[in-house]
Amino acid sequence: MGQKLIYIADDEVNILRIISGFLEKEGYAVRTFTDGKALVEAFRQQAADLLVIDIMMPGLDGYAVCTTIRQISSVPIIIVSAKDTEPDRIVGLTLGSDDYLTKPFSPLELVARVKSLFRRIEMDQAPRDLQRPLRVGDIVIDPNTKQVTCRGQDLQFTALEFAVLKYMAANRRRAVSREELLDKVWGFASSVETRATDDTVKRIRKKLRAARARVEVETVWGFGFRITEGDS
Amino acid sequence: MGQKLIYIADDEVNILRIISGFLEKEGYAVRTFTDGKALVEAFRQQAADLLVIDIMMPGLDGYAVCTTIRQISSVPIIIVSAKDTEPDRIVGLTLGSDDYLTKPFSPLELVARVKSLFRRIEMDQAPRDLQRPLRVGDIVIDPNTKQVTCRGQDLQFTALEFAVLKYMAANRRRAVSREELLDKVWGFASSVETRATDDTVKRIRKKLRAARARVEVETVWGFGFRITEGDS
DNA sequence: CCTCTCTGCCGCAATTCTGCCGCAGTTTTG
DNA sequence: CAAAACTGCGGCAGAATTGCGGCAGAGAGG
Repeated sequence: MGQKLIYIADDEVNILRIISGFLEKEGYAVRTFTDGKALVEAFRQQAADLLVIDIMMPGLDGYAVCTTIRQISSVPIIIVSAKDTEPDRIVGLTLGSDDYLTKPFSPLELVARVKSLFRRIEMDQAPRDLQRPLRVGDIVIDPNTKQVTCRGQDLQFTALEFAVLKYMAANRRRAVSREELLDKVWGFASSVETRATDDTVKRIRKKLRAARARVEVETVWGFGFRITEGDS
Repeated sequence: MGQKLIYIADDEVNILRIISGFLEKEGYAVRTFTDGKALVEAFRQQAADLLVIDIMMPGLDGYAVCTTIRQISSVPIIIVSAKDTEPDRIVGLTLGSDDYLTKPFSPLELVARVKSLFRRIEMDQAPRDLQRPLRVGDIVIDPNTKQVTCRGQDLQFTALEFAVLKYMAANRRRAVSREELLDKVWGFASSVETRATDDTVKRIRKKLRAARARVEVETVWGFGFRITEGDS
């Protein structure tokens, strides 16, 4: 995953400027919003990797934004607020945010917490790559060598094709939606269109077909894909 | 996973008692240590699900514990400390901890942050749990794969047919009116006519018949439909 | 700088889905 | 018994979705 994308919502433009300055200096891509509604709408258009949300905003307040986003995504959320009472913090954390910072806060601390969150997510997802190879039909998906083999023959998958096939294989008992694939394989903030999944699936199918593998990627019409042990 | 195990290290016994009390009340299993070395050794014996570590401790201090643990595990770590300066916080977070709380802190906030961390980990790695398939007669309606199977054979239902059949199966004990179907399956804002339900039911019947399934969609005259285990 | 691979996007054709129509058959009502 | 209301069914066509070849920008490597 390339550059991480962070959305910030705060009605104080000064704060926005300071924070985004620090975050950009760390190499993150930043988009700012002055109210919650704008952030949510932008998120629906393009998901971000992390959100920084102020509690007190005109229109949708931070709590509402948090709740709304949580219904559609597991993106990490940091709430910042001038309200520094225990109940406030607890409510914020309980609603689904990952951190709660009190204004005035040090921009460097925010940066540290952002990094900490990204590190946590990476650590959570890394161990799965060391698992034993997955088998579907007559193909073997080996996370260690990052190779897909069919009856011993290497199928020359690219990194992306491998990741998609692995995700589908790991979830072979259910259909996965295009959005889920984008979320879990491309990463939260891929700016790509939904059809990008079709492209990769297209290429996966082509290679599976060429190898005459007893594995198919079925289309679930209007939803996504499902991997099955084909009959050919 | 069953009960989560939390290790706490702090040289103040009062703190240990208070924190562990709150955490146990939340259903966590807790083990306490009065110095860092003991915690690390216990962790080597049996890994915990989360660590709460004080910075200032005799022997191994919190920073050292954090660094040591991080070399062997990605377990979530919350650092608590009486040192409340910006550099302290940043160092703590940078060394690999997931959170940094300043003493004196509210036990309830600690609990909220513990829960928040566990929630984050679950969101990151829970590949989504499977739903229980519905069985009616000799057919299986699997919401995970979005397939309807009859004695193992896939019946190739479309998304709409699937949704209608699933709804009727979920309410198999009573008849379902056309209006209810439109409301719950099509969605309240649908501008379609009532007869659209008949169309979909028509197609469902056709497929059930073709598969010789022991399931029928009965008509409730002047009202709607009901699913039954047929006698054929 | 050049080359090669990867991967997202475009556009078109093919496929699939689904609401609607009309008619015939069935049930209810008067 | 006749009329009205309702349902089953085949067929149709618009709309949405998907498959696929081709293309080009980005990035890696030499």
